[in-house]
Amino acid sequence: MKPTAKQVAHAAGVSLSAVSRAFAPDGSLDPDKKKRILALAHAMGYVSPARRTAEAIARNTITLVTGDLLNPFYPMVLDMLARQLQAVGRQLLVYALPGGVGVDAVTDQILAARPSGIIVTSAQLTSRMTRACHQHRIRVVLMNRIQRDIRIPAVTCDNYGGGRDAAALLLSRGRQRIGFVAGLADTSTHTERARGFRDMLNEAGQSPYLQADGAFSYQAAHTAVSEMIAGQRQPDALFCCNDIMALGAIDAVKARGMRPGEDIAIVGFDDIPMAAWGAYRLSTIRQPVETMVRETVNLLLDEADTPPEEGGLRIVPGKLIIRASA
Amino acid sequence: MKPTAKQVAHAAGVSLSAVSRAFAPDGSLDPDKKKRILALAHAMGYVSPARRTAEAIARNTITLVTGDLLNPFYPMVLDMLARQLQAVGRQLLVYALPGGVGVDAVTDQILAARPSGIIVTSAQLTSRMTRACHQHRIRVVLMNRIQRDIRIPAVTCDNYGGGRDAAALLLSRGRQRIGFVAGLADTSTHTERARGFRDMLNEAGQSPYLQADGAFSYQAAHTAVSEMIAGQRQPDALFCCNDIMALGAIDAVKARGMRPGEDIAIVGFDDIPMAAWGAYRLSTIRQPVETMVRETVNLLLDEADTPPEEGGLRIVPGKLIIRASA
DNA sequence: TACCGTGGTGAAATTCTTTCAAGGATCGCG
DNA sequence: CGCGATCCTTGAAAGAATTTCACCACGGTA
Repeated sequence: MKPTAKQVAHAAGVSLSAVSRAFAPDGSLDPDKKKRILALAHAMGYVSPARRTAEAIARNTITLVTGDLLNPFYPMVLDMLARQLQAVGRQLLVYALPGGVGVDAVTDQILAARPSGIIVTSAQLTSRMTRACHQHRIRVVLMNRIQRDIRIPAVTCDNYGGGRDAAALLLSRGRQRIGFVAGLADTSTHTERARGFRDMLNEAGQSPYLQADGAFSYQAAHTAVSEMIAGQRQPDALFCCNDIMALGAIDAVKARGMRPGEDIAIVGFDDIPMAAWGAYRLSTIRQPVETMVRETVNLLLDEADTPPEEGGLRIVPGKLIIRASA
Repeated sequence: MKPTAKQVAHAAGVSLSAVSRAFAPDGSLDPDKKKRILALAHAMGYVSPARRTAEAIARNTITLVTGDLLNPFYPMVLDMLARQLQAVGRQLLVYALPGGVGVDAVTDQILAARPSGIIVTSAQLTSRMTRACHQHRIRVVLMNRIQRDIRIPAVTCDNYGGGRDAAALLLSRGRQRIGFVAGLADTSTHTERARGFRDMLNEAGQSPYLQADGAFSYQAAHTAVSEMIAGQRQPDALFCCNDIMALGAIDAVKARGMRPGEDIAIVGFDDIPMAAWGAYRLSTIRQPVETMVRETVNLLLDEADTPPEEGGLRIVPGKLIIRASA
């Protein structure tokens, strides 16, 4: 049976009032005693009624942990997510992490809100957070990310396949010196796309001609590609790990007086709105954002407790969009 | 003195249990009676304890109502806001409204969460919502928006001054046939910028040469400007009501084989990241996002209850950024 | 030493929720 | 039409948690 405050009080050898005060935010109580009571209550599985209602309220909020809202791909996701959750009456809490910050920095803040689910599109999950979420029965879904070291459901585009498609497109255009503009090495979006790209190239008897480090940002990619094409070895094509980097690459190529799509073919990944803009006309792999968000929401809200090993990983295919840049 | 459930029960002529059940989410109670009790309780100023704790929990969340996350200006705001709120331990709830939808559609959902404050960057506020918020002591701040019909604190860039600056820049470049690319007529960002632009032109003895309807979107602006410059009357400059429209205009101009900044000078408004990109080099009025967000947060969190008439309106100046397009 | 003021504490009062059992309505079935 | 069976509603009463109150111990101060 559900333990009551009285039982906790008895077990701790204090009065009922003391237990009540231990859970009140401004209860006047000896700190040591308070800590002891809280620990005991936790061990006995007692939850204060205030906490219970709090959890009931929070039950319909979903927390999104994202970084890098300046990459237009994430606003697309956020927009879609907000609409879909709104439609089913859920609330959306947003955490934007400054670049390079791990989730751990805000783990406590996030958990304090007791959301019913968490979507992580950026930052590395730590096993500490995973454990805490499991303990509180908070579902976590990785989106646009995979983490091999932790068993968590994840929804992602077929990054490996997309990498292959991109390489295949460039090969089909007869390109011989295909370079690669890298994102951040510790992300699955980077590693998978890179792997697919590399594999396809290898199968065609080629290998990446050059590599530049674009750090998933326009500026870094612009700089890196500028330096690359100012060097001795000239690539005749570039696969950029995402679209903003591809746009930076295109501008760098143009700035040097070369023509994207002719002198240097360029392929991106994501299909952000700007990829279709007249100045770029970027060929890219479109991520099916709506489908991905829907899958994520399903995983999160599914009433049935899907066993983690089964509902593990959903990979949705991307789609090659051919415009002028390759 | 604070009314108790017993008093409400007595006043309503029902038992204490009935009152308790009226507030429970799944209380079995005659709907009519429930409504009567709730109305009476409200009139007497009674709040159920569950509701009280709920309010205490929600006290540290701020709701952002935004539209159009596909205009990169809003992700900038969102990003900044998320960081600033995170830093002070507040939560950020996000509502993204589909274009054209009024707040009323989600008013109930928003109010149900009982945030301590609401920031509205899009959509028209209705007096109904304003009244409801006032009643629940939820602060509302308009950001990047002004509404003359409702007395609410607002933070906005000096849109009028920015419009003047844009016009002044184009005039100083010796332009004679200055066109205007409009946003949406029912927004203060549009009307204020347009007014400033017009006033400045008039003072120089000119008036807008042509007008196109860009609806604050890249696509619409691209189409509208394409049509405009395909017509008989050729503008030699364009002031676009925001940056994405300006980028659409630039691409339209280029597509017709003309050179932005030379054949047609173009000025935007916002200074979104893409404005600095190599393909555009857009001259624009920069909105000081960080300052605006800080002001907004201050208004929202300020402990002292600033009288609404005094703390009314904060207008922060924009800054003219000159690049290649004008 | 006497005299506050402060903060911790349990008993008891208060307040709210939940259970329980008693009607009363509705519905299916003979 | 009659007869249960079932479900919903409801107040009384029991139970749970919070808050008040009085008390006590412990400084600091005159």
